[in-house]
Amino acid sequence: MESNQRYTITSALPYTNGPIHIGHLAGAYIPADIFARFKRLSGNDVVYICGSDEHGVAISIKAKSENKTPKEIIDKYHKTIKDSFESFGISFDNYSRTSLPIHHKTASEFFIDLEKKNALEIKSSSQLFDPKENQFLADRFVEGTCPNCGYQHAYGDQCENCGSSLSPTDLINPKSKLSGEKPIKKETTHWFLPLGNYEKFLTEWIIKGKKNKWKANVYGQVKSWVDLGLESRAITRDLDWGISVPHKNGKGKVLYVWFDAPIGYISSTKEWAEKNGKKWEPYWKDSKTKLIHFIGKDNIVFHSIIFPIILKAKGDYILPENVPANEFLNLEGEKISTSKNWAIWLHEYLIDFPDMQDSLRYTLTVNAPETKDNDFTWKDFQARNNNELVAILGNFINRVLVLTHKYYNGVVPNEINKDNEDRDILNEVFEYPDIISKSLDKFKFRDGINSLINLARLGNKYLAEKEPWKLIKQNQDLRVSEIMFISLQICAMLAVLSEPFLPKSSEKIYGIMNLKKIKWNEIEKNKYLISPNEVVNAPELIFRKIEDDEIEKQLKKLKKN
RNA sequence: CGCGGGAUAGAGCAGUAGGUAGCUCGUCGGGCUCAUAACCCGAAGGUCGCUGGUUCGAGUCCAGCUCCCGCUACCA
Repeated sequence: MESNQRYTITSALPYTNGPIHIGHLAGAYIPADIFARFKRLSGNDVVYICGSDEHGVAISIKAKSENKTPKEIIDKYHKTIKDSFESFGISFDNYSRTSLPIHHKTASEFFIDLEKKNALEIKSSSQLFDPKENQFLADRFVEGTCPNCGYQHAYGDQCENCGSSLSPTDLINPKSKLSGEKPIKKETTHWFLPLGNYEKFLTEWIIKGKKNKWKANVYGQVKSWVDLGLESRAITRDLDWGISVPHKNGKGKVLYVWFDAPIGYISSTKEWAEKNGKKWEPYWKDSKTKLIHFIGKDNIVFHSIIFPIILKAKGDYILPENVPANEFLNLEGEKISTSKNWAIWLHEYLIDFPDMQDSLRYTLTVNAPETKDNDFTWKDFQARNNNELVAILGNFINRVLVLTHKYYNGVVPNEINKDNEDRDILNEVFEYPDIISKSLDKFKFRDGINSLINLARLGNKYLAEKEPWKLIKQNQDLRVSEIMFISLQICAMLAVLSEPFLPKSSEKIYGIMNLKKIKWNEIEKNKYLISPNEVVNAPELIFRKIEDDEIEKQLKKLKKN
């Protein structure tokens, strides 16, 4: 098993104009957390970084509509989001905010440096401007009549009625969605990142270098962008909320949120390093470090094309080793939608299912949208919890501990009388760290967690076949102690291997078994995880069943919207 | 419109180099009773989105088409 490798792991920065829901968790946070925990447990040097993305036009608009300042909005949601992550055991080494001075400084340095290196273009263009709101309008904030089909509510970039692509200036009777005023055209100047200059670089690095290494959805998307030719992309905006453009002509302009957000990974690493007396540079500049971005599919272009180009242009930064983007999670057959309130919000889940974070983690992992969009249903959640976590994993541990207490008062018995089948079982059990590692190294989290449950299945089957409860009546005490000894090894292995997936439950099993923490790379064949004469605590249920009425309640709550 | 991803048993997914379709849950039948009526064994259930083509043989390759999702508001 690999160890002593340095990893910089990131999850997409959540945007602080609302709380987060299960789609976020399934897409970018749970997989990254499993990966980070797994790599730490395997003896690697890991920094897992994230933070709130707190700039951009959507936040300033939300603030206006609620009559608040942007600062009030981001403070509110930053706290909600951070608390949810903590409660779900997302093990960030640092959770930062892009509104912090350290980030403003880092992002500004990037801009200044790129500007100094002549890596940016400056272009003027005329754009639609809302005179009443005193603001330039993004395409989507202009509405008008479609010149092709006459539909009256076409957006500035596309008519949803006939599907034709538009430019805001094509619209007949354009109106600002902010004020309803007729926008005027106004000249403005912006800095652009000339993506086209990097086509060769992307071809070598991704098209040739990452074939069959990156997921099909990511690779295909990058390839199509490169094949079509890349256009320069504006990295500044005329806005008042964000990082001021550090340039003498930058008055009234801020860095475009997608320029500054990914740099947030770097600022967050710096903040972490400062707090912990470490150096941040090795995590971003040492060519041996592996940088992994966990994101949802909507972010592919930014993380596999635009941000790498920013890093490349800056120079001496490493590029992502992989960008394992997930597809989307639907809810009860329909798209998750913030505006329609069709979502399961984490902070609400925690109220309805306190201390059951792992049940949700489990469902979202075993049903993760790894290759295509998947559906989350409450019934499935209940079934997974009751039939897999409770009945297979929890139950196995419970039956072993109950028997250990019944027969031996909780003292781990001696292994004396192994037969061939026992040896086979033990060998099989000790292959699991490797089996699961291989899945996780390929970002196959579903496979990984299925293997974990399979280990518990193996244990249940072993007990069912050996029937120690019969043997004890036949006074075959030596056999019984051997069987129990092996069953306890399986329980201990489950404690160790469940940590990345089900951290809270893993801790519970560790606690009940009185086990010391065991690293994956320290597991060796023929070295038992728990030894004779150690004492385990009284059994305690690790998972609880979810009753039908709890599910009905959730369904009602959803349908109410 | 264009580009990318997806479409495999009731549900969720595997199918890596083309050779008689697999896994988990659910359903049905049996066994066990240590265990949260849990566990173990067995069975039923699929014309692999549609239409053509290549091949002795295609879920797997090629062409065309349909539907869902993303790129494009909220948003992973």
